[in-house]
This record gives sequence, structure tokens and C-alpha cells, in this order.
Amino acid sequence: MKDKDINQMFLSIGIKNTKHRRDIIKILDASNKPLSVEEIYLLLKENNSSINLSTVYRTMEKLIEKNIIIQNNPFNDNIYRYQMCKDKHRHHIVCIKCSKIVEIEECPFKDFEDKIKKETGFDIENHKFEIYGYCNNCKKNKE
Amino acid sequence: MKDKDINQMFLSIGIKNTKHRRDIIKILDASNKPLSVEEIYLLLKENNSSINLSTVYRTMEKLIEKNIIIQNNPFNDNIYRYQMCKDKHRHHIVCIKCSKIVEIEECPFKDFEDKIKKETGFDIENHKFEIYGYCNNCKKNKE
DNA sequence: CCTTAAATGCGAATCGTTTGCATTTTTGTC
DNA sequence: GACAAAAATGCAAACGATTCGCATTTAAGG
Repeated sequence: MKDKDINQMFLSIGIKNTKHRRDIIKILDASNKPLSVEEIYLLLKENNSSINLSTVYRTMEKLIEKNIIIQNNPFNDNIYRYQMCKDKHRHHIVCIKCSKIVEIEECPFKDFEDKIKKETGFDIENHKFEIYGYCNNCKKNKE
Repeated sequence: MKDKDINQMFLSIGIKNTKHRRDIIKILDASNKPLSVEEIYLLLKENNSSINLSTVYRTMEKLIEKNIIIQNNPFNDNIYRYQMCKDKHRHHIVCIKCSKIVEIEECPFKDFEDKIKKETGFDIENHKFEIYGYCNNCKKNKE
């Protein structure tokens, strides 16, 4: 994501444009998997950008509120992970052993949502799907 | 679940048969939704069964290890919830406002899992699916 | 430049969960 | 039943991800 686009984004959602926020957006945008606050914090440090953990947390909160990112459920470790809301709705598969995360091409739940809506009467807003297994490397020695 | 069956279960999985554990199994078995440790703890108290929170936590751990129960992902509150491994694989829909939980009849992901397996090369072990919306009562005033 | 509101850093607090350790209970054997 | 060994429990303290209060700094707009 280019600086110009990032500036434009902050302007359009009406939040202040700070270096920390630009850096965080770049990191999330460049990542091919959801990142935890800790991971973002460490990546920022590597890039010589000194930042406080609470600031990362507060930025996540703000970006969720503005629908720029979404918060994923913890896998099994009680740690939230975050990813950009891309145009396309995405799911991921997670390796139980090495925690490798791979994006899944398609989301097959639209039809299912309609069905559930009829069955339960709920107005459906969102869903989360996570799938677990052993990746190519780890499946040889599942231990 | 009857006492006889519970005793038999503890015997067959090789863990000690204590009143606390029997009580917890009964509560989980009777519940139509996943329960948190806190909820189990309070239900036990109501039934005049004094127990320590850590004991509930340790019982959960043991029952997961023996594949008697499964641990669900936190919804949005960072609290784990637990449910019996019934013969049938289940999912739930959660009301965003009042947290009401309703069981969904069917799990449509078997075919999808096969597809993902081919695409990614993962050996798939498990999946978790959660769906969110407003229940019949709450959808009138979403606020 | 100057003002105001928002963002940040820092440290302390929160809260669900885990752990160490002493005590109690279960289980199997005599 | 009594006994020994292993497992389970209670209790209090520790842990760790996240949140919060508050003083300071920074961005945005006139």
C-alpha cells in the first residue's frame, strides 16, 4: 500500500495520520497472515520504529472500529490476530504443529448463511471459520 | 447421562472417579450450549457443591486430553467455553447483543474440507466455525 | 503560530488462566 | 478394613495478554 493511499484512507475515515499508524498499516498490508499485537510490535522494532505496546493495542481498536482491519479469534493460544479487510472475504488454514498459515481461496458459506437465517431467525452479521491440520512439512512426523 | 455411564467412562479412560468430576460431566452433558469455567463453577455452587476454580480448570484439561470434551474458541470475550464431544459434530450461532447461543442442525463442511486438503496439501484434523448475528428478540433494536 | 482534540508513553491494574505445594481422596493390594 | 502410591484438590501466588488513567506530545485547522 502506497503512502498516498494510506494518507487518503486516514483522511476519509477521519482519524489522525501518524507515523505509527502508517507503519502499522504497511505491516498488516504486507503480511500474508493475520498478525498479533506482539508480532506487529516486534516488526516495528526491527524497523527501528520505537513504539509502545499500548499504542499498538489502541491502534488495533481504532482500525477495527473504522472497519479497516478485522480481529480473528485466537487459535489455541488466547492471542488475538489482526488482518486488513481486503475487498475479498478470506479464511485461513493453520498448521497444528508449526503454526504455518495459508490463505484459502474461496468462502463457501454464503448459501449456508441464508439457510441458517431461515432456520434460526437470526439476522446474520458475520462468521468466523478456522480449519486446522498438518501442513506438508509437518504431516510426515505428526509425532 | 446416568451415574452408571459416567462411572464406566472414567474407568475406561483411566482417570479417577470423583464427585466433582461426575458433577461436571452431568452439567456439561445437560447443557445445550458450551459453558465457560466460570459458568460451570457457579452452577456447581448453586447445587451446593463447593469446589475450587482451579479444580474446574484442571478437570477441563483432563477431559480434553481424554477427548471427552472440546474447547471452543473465545467468541469476543477471551473466555474459553467447553462442550461434550457428542456423537454428532455441532456448530452454534451466537447473538451479538444478548449472547444467546443456538445449535445449528448440520455441518456442511465435509466437502469443503476435502477441497481444501487438495488445494493446500494439509492433513486436516479439525475445524471451528462460528456465526454471529442478532437473535429474534434483539434484531428489532440493534441500536 | 496557536488552540484543541486526538494520540502516545508509561506504569499500574485487570482478569481469565496456570502453577507450586501441602493436604486429601481414590484405587488396588494385602 | 488397613495401607501405600498415585492422582486429585484447595489455596494462594504467579502469569500474561490486554486495558486503563493520566501526564505529555503531536496532528489538524484556523
